[in-house]
Amino acid sequence: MSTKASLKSISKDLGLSAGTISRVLNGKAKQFRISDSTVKLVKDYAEKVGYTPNLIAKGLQASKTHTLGLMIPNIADPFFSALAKNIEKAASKSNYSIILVDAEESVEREKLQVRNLLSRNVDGIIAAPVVSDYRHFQEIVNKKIPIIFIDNYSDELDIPSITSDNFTGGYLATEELISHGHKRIGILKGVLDGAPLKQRLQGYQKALLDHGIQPSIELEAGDYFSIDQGYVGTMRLLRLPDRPTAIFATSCELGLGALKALKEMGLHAPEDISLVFFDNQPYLSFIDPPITTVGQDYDTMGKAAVSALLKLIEKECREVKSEVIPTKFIGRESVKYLSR
Amino acid sequence: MSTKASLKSISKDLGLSAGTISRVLNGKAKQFRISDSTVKLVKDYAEKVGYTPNLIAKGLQASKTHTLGLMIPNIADPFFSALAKNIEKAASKSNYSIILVDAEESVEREKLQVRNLLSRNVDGIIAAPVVSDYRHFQEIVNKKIPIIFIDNYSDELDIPSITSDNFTGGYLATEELISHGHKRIGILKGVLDGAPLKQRLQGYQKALLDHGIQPSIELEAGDYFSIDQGYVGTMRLLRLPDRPTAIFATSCELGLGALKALKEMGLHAPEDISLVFFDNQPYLSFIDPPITTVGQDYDTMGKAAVSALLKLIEKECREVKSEVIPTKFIGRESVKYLSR
DNA sequence: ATTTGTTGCACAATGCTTTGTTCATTATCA
DNA sequence: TGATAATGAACAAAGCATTGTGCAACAAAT
Repeated sequence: MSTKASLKSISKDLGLSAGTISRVLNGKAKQFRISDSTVKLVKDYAEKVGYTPNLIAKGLQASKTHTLGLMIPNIADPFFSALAKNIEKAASKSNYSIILVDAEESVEREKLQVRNLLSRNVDGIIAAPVVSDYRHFQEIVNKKIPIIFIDNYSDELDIPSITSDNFTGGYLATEELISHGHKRIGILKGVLDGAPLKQRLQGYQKALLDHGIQPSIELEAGDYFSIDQGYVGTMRLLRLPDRPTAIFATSCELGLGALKALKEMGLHAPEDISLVFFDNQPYLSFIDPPITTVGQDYDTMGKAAVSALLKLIEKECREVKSEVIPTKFIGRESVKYLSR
Repeated sequence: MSTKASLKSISKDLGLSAGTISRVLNGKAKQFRISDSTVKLVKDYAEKVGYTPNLIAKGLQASKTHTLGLMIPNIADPFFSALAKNIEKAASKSNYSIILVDAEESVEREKLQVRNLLSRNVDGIIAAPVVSDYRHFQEIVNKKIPIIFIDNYSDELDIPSITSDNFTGGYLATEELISHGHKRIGILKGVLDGAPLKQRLQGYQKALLDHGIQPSIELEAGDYFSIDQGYVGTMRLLRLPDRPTAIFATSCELGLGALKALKEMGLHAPEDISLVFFDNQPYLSFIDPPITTVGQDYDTMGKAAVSALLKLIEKECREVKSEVIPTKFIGRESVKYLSR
């Protein structure tokens, strides 16, 4: 047991060929007419020496590694770690392992990591792309490696995606504010060239228009999903001559930045200004005030991504449809009725 | 480019042997006196067909996969995802990839995942063990696979560990409360058989004793790092005849549960009760009140774990010392001076 | 002109598993 | 008894990269 048991070592110890051991251990004994006594001998011995197949060799042989690449822009972000959790869980259920790579929000690193995953012969890839440049994913498509986008998608590339219903989420968030009498509603924007923000923004604009409110560019602030941008953006909005009465933060980080700005200005939600966030991170109901938000369904997203990817890998389908996972409005206490 | 380029395919296309291609691409051309013209030919062609070495085959050959197993009890937990981030970053810097497995806080799953990692021939493992049963890690030690524990450790096993200075953290948190005049200080406990909680608890007890306060078992509540236990535990503490004036929550989840309980009881920190948390998650300064806590140094922990593991893997050292990473007191506004 | 030396690369083995094919032995039947 | 069938397993190749050894061809030296 000091050194790892292999088919070869077992075959030597038992005076049988490696092929025979392999067949026994893979339940193909009957099919190849291997005697019951041999089967028992092999199984017992394998158990005794704690044999575990060398998946590397198996992967080489089968050119199938039972490994999925998971590319995440920032695994420390609670949204992505929740996603990763559910992806790992679903993959593991089908006996796939996850190679996790973090792009650190950099397209350059993402390119490197794509190559890395390819070198490691992953059977497929789930990627939440750092936006703005998708060309390196084309290489994956060319090499016919199954790939699924999650959270984001690209119009240029023909890659199936699993995304939240960001449009409806943005719409619902804004409508909540409108229904409470708000008309001047600021929005804190995140990564500008990504689909999630674009759609949340479109939902916001559509909700305004549907209620006869003209969207105004001066009410749009921020350009990145960060606390800092939330802070800076909110500061700008608060200094507007005709200050908004409500703010829709398109991510929790932006929202935290907004809270910081409010505090510094001696303002408090929802009395002085109403807030709606996007994404339902666990602490939101413990903040003061508990934050009204739009929840994303990490579990369904993770499962859908793995399921779609495995369909492609295991050739059940040659193509797979993109899915849009519903978002859910979660009312709490950060929005007040505006008295006119 | 439709099918993946291999040394073999290149060798066939170029009429050279695979060995030659390998040597050229690994910079050993000089050493093996391969002509400059051949070198150029090979390099250009490899570039053209987008050759990436098959790390699976390489791994099989070298019995070294340049892969690290990372075992985490719950990757959706912000503490662990922050750790994972820094571990991936450090590993990636040394050209190692991470296979992420989530034990889902279950020893049974952890056992399964250990076997999984072994089958995948990882070069080493970083594990934050789900406690209470460490026997499956013995198997790793027996097989001479390098392994480092992180966050937690075991007395029984001779496995080097990277842990936070939980004792000092617990001490500092408690001392902060004592120095503000608190004498009846409740503590919300987490996973009982894990080192992190034990040491935070010991720090708490030592701080009390050092200041002439007798620890009391009735002030200890909770038995798991969860919001629920924080809530239940706080409720119990609040109903005590002689209610504590302060609570030390040994994790952020426990702290969130405490906040929920306070709110339900119509109490507010720090006026009615003072709070200190453990671990510095980003939102803590945005909660009302901003929470005084003890920060763990994820970055240093991650780097230290990878660095120690790589030393073992690359045989720079046969043994490696455990490290205790300092924790840092972070004062905010959740503790008030107790008027007597 | 023959030996020695150098140059430039090919060959083959290794690591481990899987799988198609083959072969030797024993059993069965006519 | 001799031919055929069934049995039980060995053998070898494939999948890909690495590496120690070997070999052919040509040049230089004596």
